[in-house]
Amino acid sequence: MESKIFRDFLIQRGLKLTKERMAVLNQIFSIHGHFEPEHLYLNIRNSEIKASRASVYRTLNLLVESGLVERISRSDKGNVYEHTYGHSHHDHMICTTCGVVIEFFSESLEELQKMICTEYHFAGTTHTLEIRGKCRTCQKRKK
Amino acid sequence: MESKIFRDFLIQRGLKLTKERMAVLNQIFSIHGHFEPEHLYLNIRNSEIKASRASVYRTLNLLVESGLVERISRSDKGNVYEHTYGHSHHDHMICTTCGVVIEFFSESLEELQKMICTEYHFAGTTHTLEIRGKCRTCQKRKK
DNA sequence: AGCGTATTTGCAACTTAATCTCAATTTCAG
DNA sequence: CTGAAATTGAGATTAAGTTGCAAATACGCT
Repeated sequence: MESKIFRDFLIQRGLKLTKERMAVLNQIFSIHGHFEPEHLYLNIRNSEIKASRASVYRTLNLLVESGLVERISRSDKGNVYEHTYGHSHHDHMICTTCGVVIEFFSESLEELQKMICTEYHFAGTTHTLEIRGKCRTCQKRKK
Repeated sequence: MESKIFRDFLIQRGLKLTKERMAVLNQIFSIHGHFEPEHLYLNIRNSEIKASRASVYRTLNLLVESGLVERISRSDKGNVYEHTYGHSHHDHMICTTCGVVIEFFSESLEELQKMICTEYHFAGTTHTLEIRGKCRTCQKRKK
C-alpha cells in the first residue's frame, strides 16, 4: 500500500510522517489520472486535513523522490504529475486541439528502446514518450 | 535557406521582417545544437544587431510556429530549444549524472510509433522521446 | 507519559522564466 | 514618400514554485 511505502521512505531518510504529508498522499491517490500541483492544493484546501501550498509542493517533491509519483510533463501552465504506484508504465498521446490525454503501452516499443540504448552504450532507467497530434474525435470535428 | 522560409512565413501571416527578428534567427542558426532562451538573449546582447528580451521571446515563439525551431524539453530552469531546419528529426538520451545529451534516430522506432497511432486512431504529428539514464562515461566512473 | 530536540509547518517574501503594456519607432504597400 | 499597421524596448506584471523564519509538531528516549 502506498502509505506504507511512503512511511518507510520517510523513516529511512530520518523524516517525519505528519498529517499534512498524509493529506497530500491521500489526496493524490484519490485522484484518478493526472493532476497539477495547484489543483492538488485546491483539493486539499477543501478536504478534512488541510496543508499549505508550501507543504503541498514540498511533499510532492518527496513523493517524486520516493518513486510513488512521477512528473510526466510540463505544460505551458506548470507541471503535470501522476501517481505511479499500482499504475504500470505507459506513454502518452496528447491531442493538441482538445488536450485529451490517451495512455498507451507497447511492449515492442519498450524492447526497441532497450535495443537502442544497448547500441549507444547508454544505461537507460526511465523514459518519456509524448506523441502530439489530433485525437479521433477532433479529426472528425475538423471539416 | 532558413531566412527565406522565415520571410515567407512572416509574409503569409502579414507580419514584418525586422532586423531584430533576423538577428534572432541568425543567432539561433549560428548556434550548434541546443539552446536556452536566456542564453540566446545574452548572445544577442553581444552581437552586432541587438534585440530586447521581449523581442527574443516573441521571435522564438514565431520560429516555433513556423516550424524552424522546436522546443525539445522543459528543464527545471526553463525551456530548451533547437533549430530543426537542416537538422533531421531525432530523439534524445539525457545522462542524469553529467547532463550530456545524446541524439539518436531509429527508423524502426518511427515506424512503430506510426503503427501505434493507427491502432489508437490518433493522427500523430510530432513526438518527443527522452530516455534518461547514465551515459557510457558515467557508467565507468561509477565505482 | 513526559521531555527534548530536530523536523515541519504556514505565511509571506522572494525567485525566475516568460508575457504583457504602451508610447515611440519602424516597416512596407500603395 | 506617406500613413496605417505592426514592432520594439523598458519596465511592470504574472504565475509557478521555492525559501526564510518563528511557532508548532513528531517521535526517540527514558
